[in-house]
Amino acid sequence: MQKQDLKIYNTLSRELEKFEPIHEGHVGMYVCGPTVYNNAHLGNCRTYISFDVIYRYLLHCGYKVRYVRNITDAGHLENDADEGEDKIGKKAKLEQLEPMEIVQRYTLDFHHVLELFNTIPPSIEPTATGHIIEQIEMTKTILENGFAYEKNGTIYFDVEKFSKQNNYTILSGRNLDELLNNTRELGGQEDKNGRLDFALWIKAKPESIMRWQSPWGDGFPGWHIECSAMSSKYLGNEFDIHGGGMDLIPTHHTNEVAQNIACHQKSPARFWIHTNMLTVNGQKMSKSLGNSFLPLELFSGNHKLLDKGYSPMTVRFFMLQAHYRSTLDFSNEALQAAEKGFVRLMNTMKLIDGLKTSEQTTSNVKLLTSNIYDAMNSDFNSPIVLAHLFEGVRMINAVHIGTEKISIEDKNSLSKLMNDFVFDILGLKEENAVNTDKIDGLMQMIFHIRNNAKTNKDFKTSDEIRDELKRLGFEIKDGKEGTSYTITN
RNA sequence: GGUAUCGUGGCCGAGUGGCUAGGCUCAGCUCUGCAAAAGCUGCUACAGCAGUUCGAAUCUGCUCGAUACCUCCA
Repeated sequence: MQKQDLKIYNTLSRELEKFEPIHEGHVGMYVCGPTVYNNAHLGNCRTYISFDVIYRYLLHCGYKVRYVRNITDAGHLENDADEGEDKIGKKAKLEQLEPMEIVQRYTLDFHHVLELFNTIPPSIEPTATGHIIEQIEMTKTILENGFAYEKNGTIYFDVEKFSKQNNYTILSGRNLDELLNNTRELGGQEDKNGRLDFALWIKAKPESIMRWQSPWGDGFPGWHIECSAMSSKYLGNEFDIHGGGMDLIPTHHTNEVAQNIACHQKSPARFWIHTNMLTVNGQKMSKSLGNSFLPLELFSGNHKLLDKGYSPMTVRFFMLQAHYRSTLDFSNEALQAAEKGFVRLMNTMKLIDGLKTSEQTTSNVKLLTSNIYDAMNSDFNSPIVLAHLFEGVRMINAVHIGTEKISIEDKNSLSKLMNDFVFDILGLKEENAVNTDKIDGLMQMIFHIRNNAKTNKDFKTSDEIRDELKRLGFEIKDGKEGTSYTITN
């Protein structure tokens, strides 16, 4: 395995760093999950797909990985003034539902969508409401350590005090003074001592239904404390990887680091990995801009910006064609290109087992293998991995039509390489895999009839069969070795 | 306004100081009854200006443009 060569871009250092786990053979990874007050949109999915590939690769490298991804089901406010309404509570009121009904609905949706994208579920998926005690305990410790203060039943983190002894902006690289002196008007922060202070615990308004008892009265936890509490509970005070979307860096992750240091005197994670945004016409996909896509709209094509639907694996492939730290622009054209590329890759994968082997080999499988591992070890560079996988595609097709040769050893290693990367690591899968022995037998029978027609030069009949099958979703190819078919959408 | 990041061929997207990434599209060819698939060939780009260098898309500076964050967002 190549794990000793893995390099990861660390937001902390802004450089590629050699990855070595704290505990030999084990990796602890925490990824910020969704706030379940709405359907996950495609931009959200990109992040989880990126981390899915990272998770899969770490597993492939032989690490025992504990992958923790939370569900935020309380505490995430409408704005960061710590006076806003809890997102879930608000949605619950709007829809006249219990908060936990909202949580349940969108948690199920989230799981469903990620399953369609063929992501592997995390090892632990803790919820904020399931860890109220831990969050209260952590808040207490931060208070005891002198980095927080109480105002009318709300506990605020004292950023100014913290930053005297620590680098508060270590993740964002921002200039603290500039942040403090930022004159932008922000409402609703009368209770805070400093404009950067944020709430660890928030006093519940009388009408609020999201409330728990605490030493400071009824309230609910702040958004940032949950991740600190849950990551340290399940991964320890210091673990290997912490990830999330780039937009979490300046606030959520910055505050998380501060909380952990204020509580445990330790920065939580060695490596911070951040994924970039999905854009539409160059703009970040977000609900507020009204340019977001729901996965199901994309699959069905039921969206005003789409010509047609695209399958989950097409979308996954499309996303893997960009590096996780680059923005990726979303368009019909790009998706169509991805669809064709994906189908080509899948069709070629089916040829591997049947390749004829020879004494000699003209295929440099060793070079291909090291190229692919090098790309993956270089900060999980999936676009380069794909580029090399297509070199494998070319190789397989060339052997298939006989212009190149392959030895049995090379065939076996090529097969393992392609299967490992395409299916296990990139997490792609064959989508129309409904062809069973029965369908296969049926198709062979039809081919037999059609070949008879062809032999009799009755091309009208043979073309009719081909056209009709195509309409039904079976694409026919007349090769030298006989007729084959693929199932299309 | 402040702070960052980025600007690559028809489209999407990698990238190292010097040796045309890759996918899709397009044109031609091979194969085929015709298709499809596959293979081969062609299309050699790097915002602009200046500098460093034997040599820069890759380093430096400036200009222009875009985006992100500073306010909920993966």
